[in-house]
Amino acid sequence: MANQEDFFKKVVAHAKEYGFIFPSSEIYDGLAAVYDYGQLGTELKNNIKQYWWRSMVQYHENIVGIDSAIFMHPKIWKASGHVDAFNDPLIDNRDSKKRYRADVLIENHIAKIEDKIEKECAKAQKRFGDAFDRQQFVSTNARVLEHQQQIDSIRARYAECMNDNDLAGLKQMILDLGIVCPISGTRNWTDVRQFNLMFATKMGSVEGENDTLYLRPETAQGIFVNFLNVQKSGRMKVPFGIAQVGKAFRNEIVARQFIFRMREFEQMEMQFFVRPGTELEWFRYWKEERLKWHLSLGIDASNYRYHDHEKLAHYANAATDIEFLFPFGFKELEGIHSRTNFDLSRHSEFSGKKLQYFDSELNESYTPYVIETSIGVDRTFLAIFSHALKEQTLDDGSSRTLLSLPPVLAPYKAAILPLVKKDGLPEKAREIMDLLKYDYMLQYDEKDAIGRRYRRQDAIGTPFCITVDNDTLQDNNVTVRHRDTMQQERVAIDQLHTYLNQQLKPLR
RNA sequence: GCGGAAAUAGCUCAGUUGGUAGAGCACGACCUUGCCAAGGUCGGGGUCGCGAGUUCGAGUCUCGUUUUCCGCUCCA
Repeated sequence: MANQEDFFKKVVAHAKEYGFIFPSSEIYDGLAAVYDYGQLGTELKNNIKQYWWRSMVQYHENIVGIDSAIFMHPKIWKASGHVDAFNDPLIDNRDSKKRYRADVLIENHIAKIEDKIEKECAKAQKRFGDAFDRQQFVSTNARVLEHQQQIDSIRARYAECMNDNDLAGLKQMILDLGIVCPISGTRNWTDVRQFNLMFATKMGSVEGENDTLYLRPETAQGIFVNFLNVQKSGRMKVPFGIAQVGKAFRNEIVARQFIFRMREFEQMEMQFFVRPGTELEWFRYWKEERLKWHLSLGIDASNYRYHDHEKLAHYANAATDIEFLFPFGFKELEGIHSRTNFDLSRHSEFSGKKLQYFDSELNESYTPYVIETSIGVDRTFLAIFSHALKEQTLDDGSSRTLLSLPPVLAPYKAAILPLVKKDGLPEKAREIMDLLKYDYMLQYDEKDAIGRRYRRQDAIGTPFCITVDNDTLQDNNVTVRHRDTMQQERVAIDQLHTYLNQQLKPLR
């Protein structure tokens, strides 16, 4: 474990040292859990987004992309359920200064009562031995029934409080139940407060004449509210999808683990609209399809796994995560959710607009069901980056730092290197730069020994080094050196385009 | 939010019982030269995270604070 921690620190250090990711506002001591993408990080991040966009929008005739605004009508978040669901009731204990979720405290209290029931059962079993019938015992024993009744009434009261958004009632409940702080053991509680996970801001500059807006906590709603616009203007036929890449914001209580959990992050989402009743079929389809996309990047399958949700969110009837083996363990990378027709129906209800699709094959109108695929850009970046970073020991005992990024995603596709800084080699190298730079991100480097320059490119993940030597001036061939194998081969300058295109072909 | 650890040059670190900062690498210029890092010469760069306190004097001791990492908590 210590090794993994060390390795994760190396990942963070490497990202900073080579210009991939910097702490935000660093010269002002930084801003907690906010990061900026540097010159190389931006290239890698853009390439990830482009790779996803192509696989979704370009390769599927029935998927189109949009770019909706971050600001949206406040009612959208009521309709989506975020205003309610993103509000956790929190309560602090004044003595221990510990903060708890009120619902968790109540659940723990219920668990204690359930323990009591278990104890009664255990006692009875001891007494009756094989003759013990649990079902019978639980439904007749006076003490157990009393406990069960207690639990039911707590649950009912809790549901009522949450329904009415009655925070004072919730606090009273905690007091009445005699719940004590597990740390201090006291009942010195503060009032219950809502902690809203959505960032709020104001639109309009005149005080009193402005509305509270939320920064979107997910990009999905921008797709749902544009469902009809896209369907009609694009003449889309179910099943079809709408894709979007963009920033989302969540005011997490604790944001941590580098760029894994940030308050400002970027999502790549696709909502796929299908006929009611076919949604689970499509759910399975996208579940497999999305894993294939990840595997197409060439990272070993053992680094991925599915995690099916047992507890489903309010809008879903099936959900799974694709988890990745990060340096700190398997964690969610992408979610695939069957969102039913929840979102479209709710928006229809709240907006008063009919959000339906007329299916001419079935000759009927319906509210489409939705399969969502939602993947974090930053998490994908971290997965690919941390997996690519390796410290290699070579045959001769020396070592090198290697960033074996998938070539399609690498910030620079090739480095152009004159073997020496004389004899007209730099000039020849510049010619090759000009020949290729409109098609590929390239880096030119003539400083230091050639071996050192190769190592520099290894550390930033450049898949190819194109070296110009004295022979090049005679035969117009260059040496192409491969990052991962360190193998070299001669390639004619006029064949470089074809050669690179072949090597950089997006994996399918 | 609570607890633990850390913070000195771009990076990795040293800094002796408190006496006003050093190394290697990196970086820049020039020379030499070349197919897998670490040739030569010269040079730039740090108010030791920040703020107080103790002291004649603080990188070093004390307190506070910020940021990062780890654990708990949180993560519709």
